[in-house]
Amino acid sequence: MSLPHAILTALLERPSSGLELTRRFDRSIGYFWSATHQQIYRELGKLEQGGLIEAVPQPPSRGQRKEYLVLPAGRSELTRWVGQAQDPKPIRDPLLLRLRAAAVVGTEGLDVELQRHLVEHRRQLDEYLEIEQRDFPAGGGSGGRSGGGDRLHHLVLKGGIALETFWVEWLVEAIADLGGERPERS
Amino acid sequence: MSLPHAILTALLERPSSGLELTRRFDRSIGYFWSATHQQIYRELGKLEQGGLIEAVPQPPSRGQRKEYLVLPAGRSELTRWVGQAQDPKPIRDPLLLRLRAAAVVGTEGLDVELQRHLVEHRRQLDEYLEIEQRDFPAGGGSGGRSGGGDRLHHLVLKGGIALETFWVEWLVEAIADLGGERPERS
DNA sequence: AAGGCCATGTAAGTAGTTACATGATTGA
DNA sequence: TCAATCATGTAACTACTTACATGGCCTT
Repeated sequence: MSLPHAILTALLERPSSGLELTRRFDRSIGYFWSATHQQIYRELGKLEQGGLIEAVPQPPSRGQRKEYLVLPAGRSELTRWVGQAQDPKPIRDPLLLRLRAAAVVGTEGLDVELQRHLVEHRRQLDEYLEIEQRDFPAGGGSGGRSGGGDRLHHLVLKGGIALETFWVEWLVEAIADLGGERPERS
Repeated sequence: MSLPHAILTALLERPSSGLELTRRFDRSIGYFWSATHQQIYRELGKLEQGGLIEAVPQPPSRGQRKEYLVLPAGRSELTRWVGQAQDPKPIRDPLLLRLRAAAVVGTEGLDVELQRHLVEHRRQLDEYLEIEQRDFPAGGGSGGRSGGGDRLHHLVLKGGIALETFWVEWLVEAIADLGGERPERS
C-alpha cells in the first residue's frame, strides 16, 4: 500500500490537482514510485472518502479542476507509515529472469536487449547526476546547513544514482561476457 | 508477463510438480522472481491449456501429484521471450518513498526500520556469497570451461550480489546520516 | 462551430495476495 | 482411526494497466 502514501507525500510538499500530481509522478516522486493518472484519480477519491485529504471548495463539475490538500488525519497516517515495520521486497526483475532463461534456450537476441537497457540506464543515471549538480552543488558532506529535508532528499537521490550505476556496470560486464562467448560456437 | 516464462524456465531445468516448483521458487529462481503456490497452480493450468506444457500421463484426481514437462511450443515461446524488446522497469521501492515522506513528516521510527533492512540485506548478501563459493569456486574469469549456461548463471548471481551490496552500503550511509542529524534537535 | 488541449473520470482486463477448502498418504 | 503432512486447488480481494469517454475552455 504505497501509492496512497506517495500521494500524501506529494500533496504535503505542495497541494495539487490530479493532473498536476500526474505530472509530478512523471519525475520527482515518480522516479521511485510511478503511477498513471487513472490510478491517481481513483486513489484521490478513496483518500477523500477516507477523510485523509480534502478538495478545496470549488463548484465540483466534471471537466473542472479540483485541488486537494492533506488533512491532519492524512498527515498522521503518513507519519505512522514512515515508522511502520515493513519487510524489504525481494528483487523482482524480468531481465535477470531472461538471462536465466537464456541459459537454457540460448542467448539469441539478448545482446541487443542488453544494449538497449544499457543506453536507457545510462540516460537515467545522467539525469540523476544533473539533478544532483543542480540541487546539491559541491557539498559532498551536506554538512549540517539547511534542514534535514534536503539531506534526506539527497540521500534518496544518491540511492537512485547508486542503483543506476549498478545496472550500468552490470550490463557492461554482461555484454562483454556474452560477446566473449560467441567464439566457442563459430 | 514474466511468471509463465519463469515457470517454463524452471520446468526446462527440471520437470516438476506444482509443489516442487513452489519450493524452487523459494530459492533459486525465486531470488529474482517470487511466486506463491496459488499463482503457480493457476499458471500451470493456463500453460497446459495453451499447449505449452503437458502433465505426464497419470490418473489425475484431486490430491494427486501431477508432474509437468515443457512441450516444443513452450520452448519456442520462451526463446521468443528472451529476445523480445522490453523496456527496463522503473525503480519501485517503498523504502526510498518512506525516506521522501520522512523529509516532510519527520524521521520518527525510521532508523529502526533502516537497521532491520540492513540486517536482512546483509543476510541475503551472505547467502549469495555462499552460493557463489559453492557453485563458482575460484575462477573469477570462468574462462571458457563448461558451457555458457554456467557463465550466465554466474552473471545473474553476480547481479544479485551487486544489488545487495548496493543496499548494504546505501543503508549504512543512510543510518549514519540520520544519526548525525539528531544533534540539531536536542 | 470546429479543433485542440486541459482535466477528470469509467470500464475492462491482468497480475498478485490472502484466506480457505479438499483429497491422498503415512505413521502413531 | 486420528493427526500430520503432502499436494492441489477455489474464492475473494487489492493493485496495476490499457483503452476509452466526457466535459470545459480557448483559439481560430
